[in-house]
Amino acid sequence: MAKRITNRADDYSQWYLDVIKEAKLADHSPVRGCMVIRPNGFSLWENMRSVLDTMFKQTGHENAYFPLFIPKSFLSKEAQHVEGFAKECAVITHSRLKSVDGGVEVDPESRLDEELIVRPTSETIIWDSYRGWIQSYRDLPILINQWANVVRWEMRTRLFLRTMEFLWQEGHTAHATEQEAVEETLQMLEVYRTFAEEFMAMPVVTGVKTASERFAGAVDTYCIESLMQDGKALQAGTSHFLGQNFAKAFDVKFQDQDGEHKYVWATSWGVSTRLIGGLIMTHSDDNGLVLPPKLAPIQVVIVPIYKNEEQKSKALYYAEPLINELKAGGVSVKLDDRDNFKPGWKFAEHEAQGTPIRIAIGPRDIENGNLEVARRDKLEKNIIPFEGSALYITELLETIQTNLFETAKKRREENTQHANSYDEFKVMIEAGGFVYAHWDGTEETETRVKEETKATIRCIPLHGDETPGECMVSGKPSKKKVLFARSY
RNA sequence: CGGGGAGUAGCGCAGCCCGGUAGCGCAUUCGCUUUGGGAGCGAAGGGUCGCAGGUUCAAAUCCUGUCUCCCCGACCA
Repeated sequence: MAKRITNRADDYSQWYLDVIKEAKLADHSPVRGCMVIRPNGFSLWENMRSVLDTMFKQTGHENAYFPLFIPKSFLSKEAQHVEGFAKECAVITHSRLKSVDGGVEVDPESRLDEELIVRPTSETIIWDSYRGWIQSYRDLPILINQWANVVRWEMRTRLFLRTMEFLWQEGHTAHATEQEAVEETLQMLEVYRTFAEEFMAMPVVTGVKTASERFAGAVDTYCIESLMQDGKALQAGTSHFLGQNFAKAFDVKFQDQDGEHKYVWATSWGVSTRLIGGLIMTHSDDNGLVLPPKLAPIQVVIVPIYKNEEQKSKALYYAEPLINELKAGGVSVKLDDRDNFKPGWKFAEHEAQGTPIRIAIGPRDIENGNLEVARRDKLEKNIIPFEGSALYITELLETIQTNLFETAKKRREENTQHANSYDEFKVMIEAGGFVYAHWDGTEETETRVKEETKATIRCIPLHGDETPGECMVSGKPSKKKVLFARSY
């Protein structure tokens, strides 16, 4: 068999790129750091989007859309925010081109009076709108989400994990009280955790970011952190409690029941196409992509095996009731009846693309009243009776979903360690994986660890070991262990 | 943005050092045989050699610039 995908053990970065290429998820674009998301990748994103959108609606949110362009002056209103994003903004300075012997150039006369920023995130332009929408406590809360693209001028990019333009959703909510805003922040963190674990089958640790890792303009940044197969951590989603920072910057006040004018409390939260990178690096293997059934664009592929037209018709006829029954049960089925590829080719291709279940139907199966069922996660094949196979398939999809989560969780547990000294910590970090250790809470210690080991504090876990101790570096008191790792 | 590597047919590569009609494998098209893990034989089509300049009688090859990708670093909600 021609090996098109580099083994993970040989070159993990190359493996990641090979999987994306072979699964036809995305291409590099002519523009540095941008990607073309191909149908296979986009339908995966559509499925993720659809599930998340439903979860957002169920928690009371509405979708809206705000402009791609943000006046430069808006970005400078919140001091921390501008500091965080200033270095990675695309700036629009002109509005026209003009023809110059065969080509075009920027028309210098079209220079904009005020430059526009291509949104790196939308807090500023949204809060400018919210000022006009909010007068009284009766106008609150505002619970809005938008699906959009954003641009961040990154130095170094990787498909899905860090691209200059990416797709995401950003929720922006406004509340009358601090408590309500904090509850919203945590609620959405929980939505992300649920989505990651139950749909992506990707176990995550929920926690709070340290000050240095916090979103620019947030009071607290909560996150879900997951562990990839190469032992590096991936921040998979963030939910921010913004306090009154943006309300103050954009002068958004409301009159409360007591007649007082007060600043509004805010949150924002988002996940992006980066999740696809996380999905790839959580489950996929040396044969290609592995997708959790709940998000797979195609859950079951049926490959007929035949030597002639007669056998082909028989196979298709044999498959038809099963296809109908599966479709009726909400299963996404594809019949791969292409004549220009042999079964072996199709098997390899569907494996590379991560289809959870493959069914083969050949003359032998038809004769014996059977099916060959292969599961992508374990690369196992089984012959099962045709009778009752739809139920078997449906249950197998659930089994695969569960197995992927359990396997990923087990891997994470096997690669999670607790360090009791800095020396021990260094060895553990070098080996990869999550390392829990005591930290004195100072930025000095955090920076020193980062400089010496390249590990960062991924988060201060919300549901971890609460035992106090002594900082592994300084020996000063530590309230509880925090989570360290090298990260993407 | 610094260091290293790469860009030649849809994909993977050779050719470059030492300038002289652009090649190989896979894929594609046609024909026949095949089809239960990436089929075989025969024939055919397909490339402004990333792009832009320069040197030269002549540039894929030498020189300069530039774009993109990969790795390491710096940077990064």
